[in-house]
Amino acid sequence: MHDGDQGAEPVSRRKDARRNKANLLDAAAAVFVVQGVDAPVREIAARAGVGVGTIYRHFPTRADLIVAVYRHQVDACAEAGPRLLAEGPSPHTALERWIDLFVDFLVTKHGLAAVLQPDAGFDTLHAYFLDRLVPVCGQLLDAAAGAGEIRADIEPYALMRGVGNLCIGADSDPRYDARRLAALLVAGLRHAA
Amino acid sequence: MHDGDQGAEPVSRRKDARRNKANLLDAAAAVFVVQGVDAPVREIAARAGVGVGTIYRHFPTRADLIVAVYRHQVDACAEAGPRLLAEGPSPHTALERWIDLFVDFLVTKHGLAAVLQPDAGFDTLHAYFLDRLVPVCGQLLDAAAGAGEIRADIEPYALMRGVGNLCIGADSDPRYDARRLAALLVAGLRHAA
Amino acid sequence: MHDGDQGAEPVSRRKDARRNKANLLDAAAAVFVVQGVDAPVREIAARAGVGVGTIYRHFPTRADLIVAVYRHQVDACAEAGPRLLAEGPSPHTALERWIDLFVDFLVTKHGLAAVLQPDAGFDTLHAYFLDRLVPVCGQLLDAAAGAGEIRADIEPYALMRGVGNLCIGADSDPRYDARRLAALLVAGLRHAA
Amino acid sequence: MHDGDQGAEPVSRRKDARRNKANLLDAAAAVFVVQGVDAPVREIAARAGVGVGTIYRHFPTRADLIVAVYRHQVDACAEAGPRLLAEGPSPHTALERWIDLFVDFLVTKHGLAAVLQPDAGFDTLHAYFLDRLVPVCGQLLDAAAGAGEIRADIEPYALMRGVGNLCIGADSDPRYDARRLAALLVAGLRHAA
DNA sequence: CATGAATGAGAGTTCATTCAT
DNA sequence: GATGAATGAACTCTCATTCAT
Repeated sequence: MHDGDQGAEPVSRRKDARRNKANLLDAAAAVFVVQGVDAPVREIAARAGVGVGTIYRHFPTRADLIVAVYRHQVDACAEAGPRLLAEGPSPHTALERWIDLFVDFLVTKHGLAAVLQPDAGFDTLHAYFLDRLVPVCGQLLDAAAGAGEIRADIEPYALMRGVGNLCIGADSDPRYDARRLAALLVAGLRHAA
Repeated sequence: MHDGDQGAEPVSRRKDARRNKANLLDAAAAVFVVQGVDAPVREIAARAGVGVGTIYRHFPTRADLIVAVYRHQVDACAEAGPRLLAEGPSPHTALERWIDLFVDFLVTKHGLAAVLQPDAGFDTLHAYFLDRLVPVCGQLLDAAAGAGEIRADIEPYALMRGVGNLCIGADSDPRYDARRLAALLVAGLRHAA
Repeated sequence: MHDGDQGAEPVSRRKDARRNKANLLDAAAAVFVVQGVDAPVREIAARAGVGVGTIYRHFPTRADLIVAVYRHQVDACAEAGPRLLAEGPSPHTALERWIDLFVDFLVTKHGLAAVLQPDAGFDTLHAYFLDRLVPVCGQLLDAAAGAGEIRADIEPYALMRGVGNLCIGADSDPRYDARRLAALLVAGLRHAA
Repeated sequence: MHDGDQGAEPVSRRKDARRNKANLLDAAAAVFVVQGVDAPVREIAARAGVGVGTIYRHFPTRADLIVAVYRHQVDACAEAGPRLLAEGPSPHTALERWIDLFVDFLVTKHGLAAVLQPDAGFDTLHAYFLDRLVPVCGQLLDAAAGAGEIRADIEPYALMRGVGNLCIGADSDPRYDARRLAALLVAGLRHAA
């Protein structure tokens, strides 16, 4: 879960460095849960028992850190798309389930949804989400549209952002159930009877 | 708390005080349009030609100010509910139109949607929206449900927040159409075919 | 000595504010003497017994602060030019004496000379010096050239910068006498025998 | 102090070590040209393809590094003194030419002049310049004074520092010609007519 | 010997909020 | 009542220097 290195990046030769990176990711994850992804850099550094410089070395941008922390989960979500499609019973069902997964991910990460906005200063993060998930979402939408289950005029990007938005502030408010609303949104894609 | 200029507040007997308040509201509205509702207090004070202290006197909380600025529009939105219900061909249509109104309101006010969250430190604002709009929304939902057009298991509060969330960041991103997504959400309320 | 307000700026109505600005200038002057004009903002604030914000309010830029602190002395130097010209036995003598004045000013202000450079991030300061002193220097040079005492091909700006440079680090080194060197520079302007 | 690679230092017996050092000097020279002699250590290390630790090993102090980089040129300058004196036509002409050489050296090395100050934290550098050049300058001054061309009361150290100062910030400002001013300074040494 | 990860002091800057006048 | 000066916590980011590997 915690290497966080993208692609073929040379893994550090130093044991402590590697441990540190893992440390960092753990600490950041922990702090993010409590304080949200806007938590002060120092907080995370303190929690990880490292200096702030170390964080900046590994993750020049806050977005880089967030991406690293949640990367595996985003990837898992991306990979789930084709699988759900294969499992059936229908593309629309697959879409429903996949959106559920996405919502779960966002809601359990305190404040993550809020920084998914473009121009919120988290470009790397935004880009990563888009790169990974929009194609998958598009695939699911195409399949469902191709099967005649849903209307064909919705862009995956728009849907992702809509669902993302629905997840903002979804923790900590028992009267608000983001998963439910996301499901309604997906239901709304069906052709009118 | 802090009276918030809500309900039957004794209007100031002094002319200049009233003028000042109006000034303030105009200025705030103008600044909100450009900078969003998070604009620095000083900006608004400067625009109104008053000191920051004056703002704090009239509106102890930023939420109080926002409420005051948009009160008329919220009220108009609230009042539109029954009227649309009376007019429309059907309750569901009325609901669609009303949601449209609400979305328009939120989207045209830069950043307003984002501060509708509970626990965002804008409690007065949140409370006001709830007080005014949730009952109206509930009325529309009940009517539509009573007419057998939609499912009966959605709470007005949840729907309002969902729509509100969908409007976050809706300006400034041409690929994202909040009104469209809100419409899908409402469509999703219909009974499955 | 210490109002530091340029032109017809409305002097603060509040007593404490005025006192504060004076305070600030005194404190800054004191700190500048010890630490040089690059002293940390916090240092100055502490010395003045105010918060850092107060400094930023009054002097958005460090250069603004420096200008304010030394303004009277620059002005005095500027005003001395014509007077010396009127007094002196000859324009060249006036020039010598004036340069002396300038050198004294720079040398007694720890580190001031160094930030006179263009592109050192002290544009306001640089501009102020130029605006005030270059014309005066030009007047003296012209007079001396007109009297046939010196060569006519030296720009006042170049001379000012040269003298300014000569003053860098002139305090704290007993083996280096900036005044002397500046005098040599001026002597070098004379026509070769 | 720290040996600084000065004088008769035992040249490393190991080929790779020597190559490394040469590497370092090349890299530092290249970086100095672009970023000036205050360039971040990391920059130089990266350019040389070594770790920062290696730099610190070879050159404990930044001044040590600068000295090493420019040593040959300083030496060349030192050696030029006697030669120019021998070439004639007069000691004062030799002095002029030699100062020209020195100015050229300083000006073409971005930011070098500024760190020549004593107490700028570049003691090694300052010492090296003094050791090498002050005697040469003294020789030229003595010769010119002996020939009755110039006044006899100027210390070589003072002259060197003056010229050095004149060179500060001389690149990047077309209105300022350090060589010219240095020439004026030297001209000023002549006996008054 | 070389490496480069880690450190952490330190500087700048912003703005909500208070309170003397 | 109105004003706006003052406050200072809070945050980001940089880089010289050390030292484990």
